[in-house]
Amino acid sequence: MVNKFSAKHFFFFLVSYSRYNQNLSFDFFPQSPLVFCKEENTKGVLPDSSTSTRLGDSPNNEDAKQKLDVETSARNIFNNNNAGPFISVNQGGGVQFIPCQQRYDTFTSWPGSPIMQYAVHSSNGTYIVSEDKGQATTGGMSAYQISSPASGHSQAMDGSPGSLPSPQQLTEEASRKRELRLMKNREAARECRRKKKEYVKCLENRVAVLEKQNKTLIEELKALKDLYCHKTE
DNA sequence: ACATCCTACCGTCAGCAGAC
DNA sequence: GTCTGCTGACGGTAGGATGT
Repeated sequence: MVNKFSAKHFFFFLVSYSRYNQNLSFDFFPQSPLVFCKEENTKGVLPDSSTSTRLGDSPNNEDAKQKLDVETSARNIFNNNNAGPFISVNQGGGVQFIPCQQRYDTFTSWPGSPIMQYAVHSSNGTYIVSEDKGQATTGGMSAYQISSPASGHSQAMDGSPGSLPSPQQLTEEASRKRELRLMKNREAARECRRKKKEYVKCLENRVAVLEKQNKTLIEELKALKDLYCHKTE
Protein backbone atom coordinates (compact mmCIF):
# COMPACT_ATOMS: atom_id res chain seq x y z
CA MET A 1 0.00 0.00 0.00
CA VAL A 2 1.44 3.32 -0.99
CA ASN A 3 -0.11 6.69 -0.34
CA LYS A 4 1.10 9.86 -1.94
CA PHE A 5 0.49 13.30 -0.64
CA SER A 6 1.93 16.79 -0.78
CA ALA A 7 2.37 19.40 1.90
CA LYS A 8 4.64 22.33 2.70
CA HIS A 9 7.63 21.66 5.03
CA PHE A 10 8.88 18.26 5.86
CA PHE A 11 8.59 18.53 9.54
CA PHE A 12 8.65 15.14 11.01
CA PHE A 13 7.57 11.66 10.41
CA LEU A 14 6.17 9.59 13.14
CA VAL A 15 4.68 6.22 13.31
CA SER A 16 2.88 5.29 16.40
CA TYR A 17 0.92 2.41 17.58
CA SER A 18 -1.79 2.95 20.06
CA ARG A 19 -1.64 0.39 22.78
CA TYR A 20 -4.55 0.05 25.02
CA ASN A 21 -5.08 -3.27 26.61
CA GLN A 22 -7.19 -2.01 29.44
CA ASN A 23 -7.12 1.73 29.06
CA LEU A 24 -7.42 4.15 26.22
CA SER A 25 -3.91 5.21 25.45
CA PHE A 26 -3.56 6.80 22.08
CA ASP A 27 -0.45 8.34 20.72
CA PHE A 28 -1.41 11.28 18.64
CA PHE A 29 0.33 14.34 17.40
CA PRO A 30 -1.53 17.54 18.03
CA GLN A 31 0.91 19.72 16.19
CA SER A 32 1.07 17.59 13.11
CA PRO A 33 -0.62 18.93 10.01
CA LEU A 34 -1.70 15.51 8.89
CA VAL A 35 -2.72 12.56 10.92
CA PHE A 36 -3.29 9.28 9.19
CA CYS A 37 -5.27 6.55 10.68
CA LYS A 38 -5.16 2.98 9.62
CA GLU A 39 -7.70 0.40 10.58
CA GLU A 40 -6.85 -3.19 11.25
CA ASN A 41 -6.51 -5.81 13.96
CA THR A 42 -9.70 -4.84 15.64
CA LYS A 43 -9.84 -5.40 19.33
CA GLY A 44 -11.01 -3.11 21.96
CA VAL A 45 -12.71 -1.60 24.86
CA LEU A 46 -14.45 1.52 23.67
CA PRO A 47 -17.78 1.96 25.33
CA ASP A 48 -21.11 1.93 23.64
CA SER A 49 -21.67 5.38 22.20
CA SER A 50 -25.37 5.15 22.98
CA THR A 51 -24.55 6.25 26.53
CA SER A 52 -25.50 9.86 26.39
CA THR A 53 -25.85 10.94 29.98
CA ARG A 54 -23.61 13.87 30.71
CA LEU A 55 -20.76 13.16 33.05
CA GLY A 56 -21.75 14.18 36.52
CA ASP A 57 -25.46 14.01 35.91
CA SER A 58 -25.75 10.73 37.73
CA PRO A 59 -23.61 11.18 40.81
CA ASN A 60 -24.79 7.90 42.28
CA ASN A 61 -23.99 5.83 39.28
CA GLU A 62 -20.24 5.33 39.42
CA ASP A 63 -20.23 2.81 36.59
CA ALA A 64 -22.01 5.18 34.30
CA LYS A 65 -19.67 7.99 35.29
CA GLN A 66 -16.59 5.90 34.67
CA LYS A 67 -17.91 4.63 31.40
CA LEU A 68 -18.78 8.10 30.30
CA ASP A 69 -15.41 9.37 31.38
CA VAL A 70 -13.69 6.92 29.07
CA GLU A 71 -16.12 7.78 26.33
CA THR A 72 -15.57 11.48 26.78
CA SER A 73 -11.82 11.04 26.77
CA ALA A 74 -11.97 9.11 23.55
CA ARG A 75 -14.25 11.65 21.99
CA ASN A 76 -12.09 14.52 23.05
CA ILE A 77 -8.97 12.85 21.75
CA PHE A 78 -10.49 12.20 18.40
CA ASN A 79 -12.24 15.50 18.18
CA ASN A 80 -9.29 17.52 19.31
CA ASN A 81 -9.11 20.39 16.88
CA ASN A 82 -5.37 20.67 17.23
CA ALA A 83 -4.97 17.24 15.76
CA GLY A 84 -5.22 18.50 12.22
CA PRO A 85 -7.10 16.81 9.43
CA PHE A 86 -7.99 13.29 10.32
CA ILE A 87 -7.59 10.89 7.47
CA SER A 88 -8.57 7.29 7.20
CA VAL A 89 -6.64 4.99 4.92
CA ASN A 90 -8.68 1.99 3.92
CA GLN A 91 -7.54 -1.46 2.89
CA GLY A 92 -7.47 -0.53 -0.76
CA GLY A 93 -5.24 2.44 -0.11
CA GLY A 94 -8.03 4.94 -0.52
CA VAL A 95 -7.88 8.05 1.57
CA GLN A 96 -10.90 9.53 3.26
CA PHE A 97 -11.20 12.71 5.27
CA ILE A 98 -13.07 12.30 8.51
CA PRO A 99 -14.85 15.47 9.62
CA CYS A 100 -14.06 16.52 13.15
CA GLN A 101 -17.52 15.75 14.42
CA GLN A 102 -17.45 12.22 13.09
CA ARG A 103 -14.07 11.10 14.32
CA TYR A 104 -15.28 9.58 17.52
CA ASP A 105 -18.27 7.93 15.94
CA THR A 106 -16.11 6.63 13.15
CA PHE A 107 -13.72 5.19 15.64
CA THR A 108 -16.42 3.42 17.56
CA SER A 109 -17.43 1.72 14.38
CA TRP A 110 -14.05 0.03 14.38
CA PRO A 111 -14.50 -1.79 17.62
CA GLY A 112 -11.29 -1.12 19.43
CA SER A 113 -8.97 -1.21 16.51
CA PRO A 114 -5.39 -0.35 17.35
CA ILE A 115 -4.80 2.81 15.43
CA MET A 116 -1.75 3.32 13.32
CA GLN A 117 -1.03 6.99 12.99
CA TYR A 118 1.58 8.71 10.98
CA ALA A 119 2.11 12.43 10.82
CA VAL A 120 3.87 13.98 7.90
CA HIS A 121 4.63 17.50 6.87
CA SER A 122 6.55 17.93 3.66
CA SER A 123 7.98 21.15 2.29
CA ASN A 124 7.71 21.25 -1.43
CA GLY A 125 7.49 17.78 -2.75
CA THR A 126 5.41 14.71 -2.69
CA TYR A 127 6.37 12.19 -0.13
CA ILE A 128 5.48 8.57 -0.21
CA VAL A 129 4.59 6.73 2.87
CA SER A 130 4.57 3.01 2.47
CA GLU A 131 4.05 0.11 4.74
CA ASP A 132 6.38 -2.85 4.44
CA LYS A 133 4.20 -5.68 5.62
CA GLY A 134 7.02 -8.14 5.24
CA GLN A 135 8.95 -6.52 8.06
CA ALA A 136 6.02 -5.89 10.29
CA THR A 137 6.65 -6.85 13.84
CA THR A 138 4.12 -8.65 15.92
CA GLY A 139 2.32 -6.89 18.72
CA GLY A 140 4.28 -3.72 18.19
CA MET A 141 5.40 -1.31 15.55
CA SER A 142 5.07 -2.24 11.96
CA ALA A 143 7.87 -1.42 9.56
CA TYR A 144 7.36 1.65 7.44
CA GLN A 145 9.31 3.44 4.81
CA ILE A 146 9.24 7.06 3.86
CA SER A 147 10.73 8.28 0.65
CA SER A 148 10.81 11.41 -1.44
CA PRO A 149 10.36 10.90 -5.14
CA ALA A 150 12.54 13.96 -5.75
CA SER A 151 15.59 12.62 -3.95
CA GLY A 152 14.89 8.97 -4.26
CA HIS A 153 16.01 8.72 -0.69
CA SER A 154 14.38 6.10 1.41
CA GLN A 155 14.73 5.63 5.09
CA ALA A 156 13.72 2.51 6.95
CA MET A 157 11.55 3.11 9.98
CA ASP A 158 11.50 -0.33 11.49
CA GLY A 159 11.94 0.60 15.13
CA SER A 160 14.53 -2.12 15.67
CA PRO A 161 16.76 -1.70 18.74
CA GLY A 162 20.28 -0.53 18.02
CA SER A 163 23.29 0.80 19.88
CA LEU A 164 21.98 4.34 19.54
CA PRO A 165 18.34 5.26 19.71
CA SER A 166 16.95 5.82 16.25
CA PRO A 167 15.14 9.07 15.42
CA GLN A 168 11.97 7.10 15.51
CA GLN A 169 12.73 5.80 18.98
CA LEU A 170 13.51 9.32 20.10
CA THR A 171 10.27 10.65 18.74
CA GLU A 172 8.45 7.73 20.28
CA GLU A 173 10.06 8.49 23.61
CA ALA A 174 9.13 12.15 23.28
CA SER A 175 5.62 11.16 22.36
CA ARG A 176 5.43 8.81 25.32
CA LYS A 177 6.67 11.50 27.67
CA ARG A 178 4.19 13.97 26.29
CA GLU A 179 1.34 11.54 26.74
CA LEU A 180 2.43 10.90 30.30
CA ARG A 181 2.61 14.61 31.03
CA LEU A 182 -0.79 15.20 29.49
CA MET A 183 -2.26 12.35 31.47
CA LYS A 184 -0.84 13.70 34.73
CA ASN A 185 -2.01 17.19 33.93
CA ARG A 186 -5.44 15.87 33.09
CA GLU A 187 -5.66 14.23 36.49
CA ALA A 188 -4.29 17.34 38.17
CA ALA A 189 -6.84 19.56 36.44
CA ARG A 190 -9.61 17.23 37.49
CA GLU A 191 -8.45 17.31 41.09
CA CYS A 192 -7.99 21.07 40.96
CA ARG A 193 -11.54 21.56 39.77
CA ARG A 194 -12.85 19.25 42.41
CA LYS A 195 -11.04 21.19 45.13
CA LYS A 196 -12.19 24.50 43.74
CA LYS A 197 -15.77 23.33 43.63
CA GLU A 198 -15.49 22.14 47.20
CA TYR A 199 -14.00 25.46 48.23
CA VAL A 200 -16.77 27.45 46.55
CA LYS A 201 -19.37 25.25 48.20
CA CYS A 202 -17.68 25.83 51.51
CA LEU A 203 -17.75 29.59 50.94
CA GLU A 204 -21.41 29.46 49.99
CA ASN A 205 -22.22 27.57 53.16
CA ARG A 206 -20.32 30.14 55.19
CA VAL A 207 -22.20 32.95 53.48
CA ALA A 208 -25.49 31.27 54.33
CA VAL A 209 -24.48 30.85 57.98
CA LEU A 210 -23.27 34.44 58.27
CA GLU A 211 -26.41 35.80 56.64
CA LYS A 212 -28.53 33.86 59.10
CA GLN A 213 -26.38 35.09 61.97
CA ASN A 214 -26.66 38.64 60.71
CA LYS A 215 -30.41 38.39 60.49
CA THR A 216 -30.63 37.06 64.04
CA LEU A 217 -28.42 39.85 65.36
CA ILE A 218 -30.47 42.50 63.58
CA GLU A 219 -33.65 41.10 65.10
CA GLU A 220 -32.01 40.95 68.49
CA LEU A 221 -30.89 44.55 68.17
CA LYS A 222 -34.36 45.61 67.14
CA ALA A 223 -35.90 43.86 70.16
CA LEU A 224 -33.41 45.48 72.52
CA LYS A 225 -34.10 48.87 70.98
CA ASP A 226 -37.85 48.38 71.47
CA LEU A 227 -37.28 47.34 75.05
CA TYR A 228 -35.11 50.37 75.68
CA CYS A 229 -37.67 52.69 74.13
CA HIS A 230 -40.45 51.28 76.30
CA LYS A 231 -38.34 51.75 79.42
CA THR A 232 -37.51 55.37 78.67
CA GLU A 233 -41.11 56.28 77.97
C1' DA B 1 -39.30 20.14 15.39
C1' DC B 2 -35.68 23.19 15.30
C1' DA B 3 -32.59 27.01 16.81
C1' DT B 4 -30.45 29.32 20.38
C1' DC B 5 -28.77 30.10 24.88
C1' DC B 6 -27.07 28.51 29.30
C1' DT B 7 -24.74 25.50 32.31
C1' DA B 8 -21.64 21.85 33.51
C1' DC B 9 -17.82 19.53 32.44
C1' DC B 10 -13.73 18.35 29.99
C1' DG B 11 -8.62 18.47 28.06
C1' DT B 12 -4.87 21.29 26.89
C1' DC B 13 -1.72 25.04 27.29
C1' DA B 14 0.97 28.41 29.62
C1' DG B 15 2.85 30.39 33.51
C1' DC B 16 4.17 30.20 38.13
C1' DA B 17 6.20 28.36 42.50
C1' DG B 18 8.51 25.01 45.08
C1' DA B 19 11.53 20.92 45.27
C1' DC B 20 15.63 18.73 43.82
C1' DG C 1 18.63 24.67 35.57
C1' DT C 2 15.23 21.11 35.37
C1' DC C 3 11.23 18.79 36.93
C1' DT C 4 6.76 18.62 38.77
C1' DG C 5 2.32 20.01 40.45
C1' DC C 6 -1.16 23.54 40.57
C1' DT C 7 -4.27 26.61 38.46
C1' DG C 8 -6.31 30.35 35.31
C1' DA C 9 -7.62 30.82 30.65
C1' DC C 10 -9.36 29.01 26.59
C1' DG C 11 -11.96 26.39 23.43
C1' DG C 12 -14.60 22.41 22.88
C1' DT C 13 -18.87 19.09 23.68
C1' DA C 14 -23.33 17.52 25.63
C1' DG C 15 -27.69 18.11 27.72
C1' DG C 16 -31.43 20.93 29.36
C1' DA C 17 -34.39 25.04 29.04
C1' DT C 18 -36.62 28.26 26.37
C1' DG C 19 -38.35 30.70 22.34
C1' DT C 20 -40.21 30.38 17.58
